Amino acid sequence: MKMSSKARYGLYAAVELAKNYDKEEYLNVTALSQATGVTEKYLEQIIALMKKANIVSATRGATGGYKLTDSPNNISVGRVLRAVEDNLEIVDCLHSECAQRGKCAARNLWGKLYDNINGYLDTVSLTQLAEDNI
Amino acid sequence: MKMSSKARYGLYAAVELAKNYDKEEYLNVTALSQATGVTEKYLEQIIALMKKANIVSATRGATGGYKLTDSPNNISVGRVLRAVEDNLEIVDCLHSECAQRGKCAARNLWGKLYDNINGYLDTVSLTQLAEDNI
DNA sequence: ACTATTCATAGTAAATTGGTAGGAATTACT
DNA sequence: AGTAATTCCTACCAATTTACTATGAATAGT
Repeated sequence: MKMSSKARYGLYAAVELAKNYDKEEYLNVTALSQATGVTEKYLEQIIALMKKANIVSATRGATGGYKLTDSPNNISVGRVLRAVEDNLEIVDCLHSECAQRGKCAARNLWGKLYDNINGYLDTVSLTQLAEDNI
Repeated sequence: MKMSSKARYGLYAAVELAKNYDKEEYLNVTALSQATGVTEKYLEQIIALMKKANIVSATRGATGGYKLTDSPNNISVGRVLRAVEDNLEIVDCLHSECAQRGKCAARNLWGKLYDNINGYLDTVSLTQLAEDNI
């Protein structure tokens, strides 16, 4: 039940973008790599997932880079982690087919645990993380 | 952030033992294997972890088997999962050394998430799961 | 003795993780 | 137009982890 590096790195990058949000300029992957300690090429892949989820936008070419699509106040940690970490699914059987087909004693448990985790993570914004106000 | 098969299987076995608790007899690994659909040899290893955590006790030899050490009312799902799933640690850096040494923006987040998960899982007893009362 | 069981430990194939690598597409600047 | 800086796309790969299988010793009942 470990959060993957990918998820952690994605969150770190998002926090950096949050810190940069009011400057209204794009941060490139080199800057993000230096701030987070993650290699550029790996970060590119992770940020691509956030872009797909419409959390960040990008411009290409020279002076290109990334920024958040919305104020970090309005972006929850849960949204970021779900984008990067395969929807935060804690068991496969919840949203796909389960071998036990409804007879599983723990199905409700997994569902409630999932709701609990996401419920908490959705109460924390990127701003809070960026300001260490948590 | 997936719950491992080991954790799920351990919980399923614990639920079977819970159902059997009032009979005051030992269930052997063959019976548990049939009830859960997990191979005997793998289950043995998983149950060993629960034994180590003093959740189940065993007798060896013919007519041997396993039973819970306490009423399933008093055993939480959290306790079972922590025994089987490496303490349910969601990040390595929380209880060991962190490369960023306290400067990590997300450290508090991981701590609170961990507390949240365990807080919920500790409110659910094996009895509740066994009776699908959840 | 014999049989049924737990206990301990070693091995292993497949999947996943955590990257690296190469280069095409795009944009800004001179 | 040309060049440099960037994102985007996709393939590859090594190390680790997972999910078992296998073997056999120790123990207990009949």
